[in-house]
Amino acid sequence: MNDRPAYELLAAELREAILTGDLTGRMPSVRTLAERHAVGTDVARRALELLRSEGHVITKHGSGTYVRTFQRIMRRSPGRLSAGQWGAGQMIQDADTGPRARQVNVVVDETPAPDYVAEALGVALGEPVLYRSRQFLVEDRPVQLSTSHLPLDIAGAGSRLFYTDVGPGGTYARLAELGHAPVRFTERLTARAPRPDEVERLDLESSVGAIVIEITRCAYTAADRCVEVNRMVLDATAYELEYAFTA
Amino acid sequence: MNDRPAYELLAAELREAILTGDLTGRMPSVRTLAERHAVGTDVARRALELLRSEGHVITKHGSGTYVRTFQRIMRRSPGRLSAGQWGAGQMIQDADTGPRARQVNVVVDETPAPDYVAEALGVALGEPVLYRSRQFLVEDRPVQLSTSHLPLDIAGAGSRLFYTDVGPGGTYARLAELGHAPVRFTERLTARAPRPDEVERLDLESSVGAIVIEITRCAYTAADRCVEVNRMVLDATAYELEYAFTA
DNA sequence: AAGTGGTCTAGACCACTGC
DNA sequence: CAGTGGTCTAGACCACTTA
Repeated sequence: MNDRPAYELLAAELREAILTGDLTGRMPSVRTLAERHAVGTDVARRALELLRSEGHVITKHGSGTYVRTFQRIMRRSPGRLSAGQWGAGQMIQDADTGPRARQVNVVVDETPAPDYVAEALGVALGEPVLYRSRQFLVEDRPVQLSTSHLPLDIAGAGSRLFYTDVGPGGTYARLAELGHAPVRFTERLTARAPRPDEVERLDLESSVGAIVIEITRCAYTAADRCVEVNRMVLDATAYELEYAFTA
Repeated sequence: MNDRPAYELLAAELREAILTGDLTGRMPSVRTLAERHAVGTDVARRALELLRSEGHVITKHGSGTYVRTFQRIMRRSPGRLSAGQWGAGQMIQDADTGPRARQVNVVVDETPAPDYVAEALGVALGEPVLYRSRQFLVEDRPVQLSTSHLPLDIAGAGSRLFYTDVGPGGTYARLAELGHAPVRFTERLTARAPRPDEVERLDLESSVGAIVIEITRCAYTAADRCVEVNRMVLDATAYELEYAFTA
């Protein structure tokens, strides 16, 4: 009753070898696997592709496919967003990723609000809002894209929130100083295939078989106003998310 | 500079047509698309596969590929697990999915604790524990697998928790009656490609391009004991998850 | 029976890496 | 320059649905 496709069987065999530790470092090449298992090269490639979307291997174009030394980033909520974190002047991202992390390609600008931002912030579609975009690297690998929007009546042109470096404690510490401290958050998330621009910016080697987690977070003040909406796109193989809450 | 692969370009074109509403109902067949866009059938198929993993279309083997009308299920936390929910005798799943949902293939048994269960419940690896497994259908489509483990000293053989139908309010209402009401929860989640058995049980039509969200939830009592660990596997295209919390 | 999506081949070509 | 992964073809065959 082995009617499962050949690439799945091959993937299962390789997965087993990886999990038992028999396979480490560089995997056999696509062509080697194809010959050894008497299948076409595409079948061998699909088997590796499957293992990649499971997070077991990573591929480097032109170099090879490597067993992943599996250390997912644990992203904890609400711990990472507790007032103690940003109140103490920590970068919020520190709680996610530790000191291995870096922020790059920070872009700050004014843009017309896209639909989901307009809805969340309660402004008109296309009304100008503050736009902050950045990438997070861990061990020089891009693992997260973050695009944040804030209303201009709070984060005006003179504000520190317009600086590339927003200062100690991050965005939320600045919002608190301006009298708009966030007190509660909602995060909505989906998992999906990446779009082409995300493939490039997350260095994902093709969209087929890749998976991202999209998180849209809204930060609300005590007056129940949404003062920031942040959309994050995470390389799903790099993360594990934890949420803690009470009944 | 259109050096992006052909299947991505084709997918982009189709995606656009879907989002503007120009394409509804059944998509052109793989062979039609291949001929019309002067590409091989496999390229056309991969384009559709990409749209599928983005959640834009669903494929029915032998029938066709269809633009998805499926409203994503909003899974809210902690709202869905508040004491008000199960205390009032609601099924917990109701908060997720509404009355469209059904539970099928309920299996209750005693099994040796697997590694993650043993760790969470604080029992020895392989020690017998209560095992409850089920599938959730929404509009006759399987969207979630759920496998729950409980310690036998709480959920013993005589307990209502051993029944297939656990009664009004579900597992947590029974635990409360036994003096082990859960007061807090943690959920850990990852997104990944499905394993072969999950492909079959979630009716996913092949593992390539499919995405599942795996959630492992632990329920803790006031005495800080973990009394249930529940591992859920969700069809990622069917769900949107929301978590709300305070700073 | 005709049409559909899924698998698979045997090879070609390209882009990239690393010696 | 040899080896690698990624794309692509032109078709074959299979499993499945629909009528």
